[in-house]
Amino acid sequence: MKQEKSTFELIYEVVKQIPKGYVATYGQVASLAGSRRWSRVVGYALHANPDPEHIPCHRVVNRFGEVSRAFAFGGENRQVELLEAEGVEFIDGKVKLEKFQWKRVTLEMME
DNA sequence: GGGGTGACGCGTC
DNA sequence: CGACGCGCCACCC
Repeated sequence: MKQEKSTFELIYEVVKQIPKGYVATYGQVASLAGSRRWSRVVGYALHANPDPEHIPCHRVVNRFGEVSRAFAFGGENRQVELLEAEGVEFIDGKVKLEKFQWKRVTLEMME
């Protein structure tokens, strides 16, 4: 029997692919995982986060580059510190998506 | 099976 | 990116 990858699985796969020093938005992950409409599911999937060691949920932010408020597995500020440690710059508590958003910058770099 | 919830996105005001 | 509402999907009880 083929075990179809559940939506969560797909989402986790995408999140794991986020390179260090970059971040992706929920919509970005949802879109790569399948459908942009899964944005909510993405949040839920990360909430479940069965494998935080390989799932850098801290690299996932909303479309404004702002970290989730419900983030509390060590403090909301914790996520910001982790990203800064990877080289991601923040402005007013928000990450510079135009410079650190995964893929978006990658594509521009290849230009 | 039904109902409520949620780490969101987007359109609209 | 101020606030409000709807939609969309998956999970838990």
